[in-house]
Amino acid sequence: MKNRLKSLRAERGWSQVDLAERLEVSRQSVIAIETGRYDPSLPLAFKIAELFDLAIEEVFTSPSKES
Amino acid sequence: MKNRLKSLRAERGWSQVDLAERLEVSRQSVIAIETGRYDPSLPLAFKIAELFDLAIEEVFTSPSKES
DNA sequence: TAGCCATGTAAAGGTACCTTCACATTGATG
DNA sequence: CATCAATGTGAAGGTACCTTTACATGGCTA
Repeated sequence: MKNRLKSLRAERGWSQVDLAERLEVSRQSVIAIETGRYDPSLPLAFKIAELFDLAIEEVFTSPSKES
Repeated sequence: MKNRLKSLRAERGWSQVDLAERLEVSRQSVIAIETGRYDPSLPLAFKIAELFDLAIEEVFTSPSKES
């Protein structure tokens, strides 16, 4: 499942450590999500979307809509 | 994490089996989500929202916004 | 009453998510 | 060159998600 986390983070000039701290998760979780190793849980997806002031659908691409 | 799955399903007159088949998951998964035993994965949350033609935020309540 | 449908609990197995620790690579700066 | 920040991989442990199977309950109906 694709996501825009890496570019959203970059837009704000945040490091992975910065983002992990804001989300209150480990840096490994940030890496795993950014690199597509796995999807976040739904609660974490909410937290991510709220951090960037976006809808979940604006951060993550629905599996049914991936090219 | 709260959700409106049970009432959305009831509005359409679907049984848990009906819903499980439409979502292509087991009935146990439907029960677990409806009864709040656990949250769906993000891909399943997308599928649920799309089935009801709603945004994820309209089906599930953000943990940060629960009473 | 007997049978069916809908809902629910329980348990066990597999995979996904999240953690911590360790180590490697790259690029910028002293 | 030495060091530090940032990013990444790998492994191991715990919990969450999803599955299948089995069984229990309540409501409806023949």
